[in-house]
Amino acid sequence: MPELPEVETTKRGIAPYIEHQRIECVTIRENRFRTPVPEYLAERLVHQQIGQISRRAKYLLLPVAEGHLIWHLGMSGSLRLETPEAALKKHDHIQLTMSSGWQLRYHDPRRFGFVDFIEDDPMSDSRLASLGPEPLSPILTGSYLYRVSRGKKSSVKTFIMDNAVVVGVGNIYASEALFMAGIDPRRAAGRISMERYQRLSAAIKSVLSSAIEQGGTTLRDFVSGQGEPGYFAQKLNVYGRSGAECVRCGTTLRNIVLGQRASVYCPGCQR
DNA sequence: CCCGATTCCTGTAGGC
DNA sequence: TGCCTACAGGAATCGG
Repeated sequence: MPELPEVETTKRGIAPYIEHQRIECVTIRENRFRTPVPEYLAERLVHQQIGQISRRAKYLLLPVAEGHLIWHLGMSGSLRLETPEAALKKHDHIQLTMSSGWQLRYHDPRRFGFVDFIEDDPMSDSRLASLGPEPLSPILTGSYLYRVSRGKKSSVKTFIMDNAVVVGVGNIYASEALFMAGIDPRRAAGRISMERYQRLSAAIKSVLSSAIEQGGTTLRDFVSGQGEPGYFAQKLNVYGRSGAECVRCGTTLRNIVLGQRASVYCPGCQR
């Protein structure tokens, strides 16, 4: 499921093929997503040139002359490049045919994602304006997490998955970062020391950078722009390993529910 | 304000 | 083998 590393992998994969290319044709086969595809989307895009693609949190931003496409992959979405001859897959809902001949196809079985068109400054858009800092930016530090967590009673895992605190940390990487930092995910966010938050911020950066290097994590259906899976799944220490032995201390990993999310951790070395 | 619960959706896995 | 149910989850929204 696309978290930040998967969205970054997608961005890097598709950018060389669609930046500075003109959109020749827009095909929308399905418009029911988290929000409906705007009816005017195709007419706003056709014959427009795409500028430099960027990413904010898990949103992809594709600039065109009169605004930005904003794309969110939800939890089962992927964007991949195909030649026009390549067979359509079930759930290939939207497709942009580029002047280069490549087709950008949006595949999203669960339809939790969406695409929208923003005319104004995208950073002023309500969906982007309230977001916290990027995890790989210098703004995310141990002292930042320590400061904004004071008084918070929710669990530290829920806290780092809150997009107002820091963006792009979903269930997989939150679980992995807490394991790496040796912190029990159930701990109240407001009662964790500065020292531990320094370890946690370093762990978040480490696990996300490493996952980006591996091309993301493929559990079921994530594929890069080139249609290839990511390889970080092989490096997961706790996510999806409930009942197995901890790679560090051998204790049996436990699964609990925090914030309605499965949370696997090691009772032996996460305290 | 804060925090937890609910909601959207479909493919997959597990139980019987 | 086939049917049924539970589960996966990002983020908006609601309610206490």
